[in-house]
Amino acid sequence: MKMKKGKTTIHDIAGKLNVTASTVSRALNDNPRISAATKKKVLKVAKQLNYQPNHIASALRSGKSRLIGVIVPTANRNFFSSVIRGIEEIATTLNYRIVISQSYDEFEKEVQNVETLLNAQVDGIIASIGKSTENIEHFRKIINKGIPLVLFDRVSNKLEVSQVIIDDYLGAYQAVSHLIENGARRIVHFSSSQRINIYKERKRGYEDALRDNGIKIDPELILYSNMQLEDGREMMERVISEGITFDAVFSSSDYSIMGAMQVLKEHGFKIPQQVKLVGFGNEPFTSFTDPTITTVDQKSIPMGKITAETFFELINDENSNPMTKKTILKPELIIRGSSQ
Amino acid sequence: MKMKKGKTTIHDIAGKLNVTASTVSRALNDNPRISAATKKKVLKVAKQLNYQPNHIASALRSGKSRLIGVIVPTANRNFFSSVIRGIEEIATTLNYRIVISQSYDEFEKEVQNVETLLNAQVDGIIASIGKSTENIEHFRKIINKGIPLVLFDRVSNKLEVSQVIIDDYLGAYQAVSHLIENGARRIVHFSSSQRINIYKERKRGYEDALRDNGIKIDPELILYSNMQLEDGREMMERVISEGITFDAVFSSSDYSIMGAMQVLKEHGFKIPQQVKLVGFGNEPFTSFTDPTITTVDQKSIPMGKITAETFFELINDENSNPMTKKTILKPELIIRGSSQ
DNA sequence: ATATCTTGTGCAAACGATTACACAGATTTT
DNA sequence: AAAATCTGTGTAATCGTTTGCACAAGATAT
Repeated sequence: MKMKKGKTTIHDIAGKLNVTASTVSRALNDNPRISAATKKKVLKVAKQLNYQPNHIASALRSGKSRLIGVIVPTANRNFFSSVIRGIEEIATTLNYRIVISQSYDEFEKEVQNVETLLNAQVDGIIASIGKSTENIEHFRKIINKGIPLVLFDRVSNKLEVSQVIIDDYLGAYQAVSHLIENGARRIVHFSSSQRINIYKERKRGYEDALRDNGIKIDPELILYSNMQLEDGREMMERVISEGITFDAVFSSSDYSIMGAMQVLKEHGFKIPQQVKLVGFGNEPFTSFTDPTITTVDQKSIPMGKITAETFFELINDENSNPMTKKTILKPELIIRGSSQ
Repeated sequence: MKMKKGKTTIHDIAGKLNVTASTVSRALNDNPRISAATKKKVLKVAKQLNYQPNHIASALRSGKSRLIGVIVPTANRNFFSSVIRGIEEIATTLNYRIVISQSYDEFEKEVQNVETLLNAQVDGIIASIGKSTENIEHFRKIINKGIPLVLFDRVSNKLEVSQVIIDDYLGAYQAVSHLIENGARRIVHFSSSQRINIYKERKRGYEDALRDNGIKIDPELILYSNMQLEDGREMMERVISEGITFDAVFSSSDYSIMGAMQVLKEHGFKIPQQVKLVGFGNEPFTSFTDPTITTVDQKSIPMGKITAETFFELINDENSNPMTKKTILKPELIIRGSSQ
């Protein structure tokens, strides 16, 4: 067993077969110019020598790293990690790997992540924009380099790129309609920055559902925050202490509806009898609470898969024209205990 | 603005300064043989030309990719994503990037992930072993290649590598002692495969705490499963239907204690009055439930940081001797409503 | 004053794969 | 039967950095 210390390369294979490295390279890449017989031999010897292609060398020469950069606010949320899983499943079958980086919703981090990924020579980037991001020059830089970019969920319409989102408007509309059907009339809405597409759309859905049911929109009932659990608590406390009458809360985030529920319970409100609640996101914990929380499912796995598919369409699109494709998925209202 | 289509390379910098690429390369890498004056000039021109080093080329030549492969069962759990965050924070400051891959607790996936990461030429691997993994040859392969490997949380003592874990025994011991102090005597224990270090240690802690308090260990009270929420439900149903008397449950997982709590509530048990509960992991949802769940915090962020530090010690350890280091962190019992 | 270091830089060969171009022999077209 | 095309493979350059070796000039030691 002579086991040269280095890994086996195409040259080793070539040597064993008395052909050149180029032939081996072509054979391994299934180049049509190589005869079937040669291919078979090459493959056999490659297996025999336990040949592992050196992706780095290939990347350097060909300019393709087979790496996809994925930027998410945090991999820590069920929604994002599910999307990632969806992306990964598609990528793996196409022999691409994904590099995940988190922006933690910080603008600086996001910019730096883009920089790092570009430096790492990724073949393209898939991203969901961070909450605090207003300036989107770093994404424009990706586009200008001619590198495929696909956005999902948190997108920007200032950017002419392919994107995959759910119909946030519809999700909100259905959620609020459901509350109204169950008797709610004074529905508080938790929203966040209207610069962010998802919050803007959800609020629009909320308003239209009210309007279509002949309920006047009361600005007093709409509260803005960062949508974390603690924010939900604070907003609920505020509404209660200000003596505002309400019989339901529709939140654009499961986390803040959770905070609201805690506060409501502390104040002795009966849920759903006195106050009905609906969140957004279908985070797993919404089915662990008491009562369980009605919420809107965002179809995370399909979103991941479609995002990846859209991405690979771009990758395979030779004539690098800025073809953009927008996919809008249908959300699903998951009705649980907090609303009926 | 003549903007050659290609990116700027060290040759471009060299050209501008009438030196060679080697000098530029050395200057950029802060090689002591280069004069301070030259370094300054190089840095200046590099900035001026917006030079971005080509990591791929560097990786090919030097054999160092500055990539760390991280394998976790799922990035989707607070514990793992927090550890990842810890790792990332350290790695970023040292200009390393991390490639995350998930095993989904499937053996095949895990083996394939190792393969893929090695193929991607990562400089080292950080991993937490999947639940179904018994054969650990794929990890041995990493070691045999002389590539640094650090395990955290779910480790294997069949492997002579550096590892970072928490004191699972102590965590369990404290949890069970706490239950006993609060009056529990018949404590059910949810455990899982005893091949996995964490479950074995937690069970040992459970048993010793009972023993030290003069309570006999009743094998009937120890149940084994996969520790998901559904498993917790099933085990709790089984215990109840078999008429076994019990006044507390200590679970090695927050998910299965959640399932147990659901079932107990469905059966009308009062928590914590009739049955006290303690989980393990301090998943965020444990503070969302009603009552909130007492659990053991696993110090995920410090674990991530220490894991990364241990990793970099190995990376910087020239004389590749198989120096292994084992760090054991102290867990923390988080006392909440379900136990007192 | 000669021998020996030190300092700063250049030369050129890697690293391992890909690929434009060339070309010989076989096959088909005209 | 000459010309054109196809098939299968080889040659050699290339991707952008890194790095062992060489070497000139200045500094230090003997």
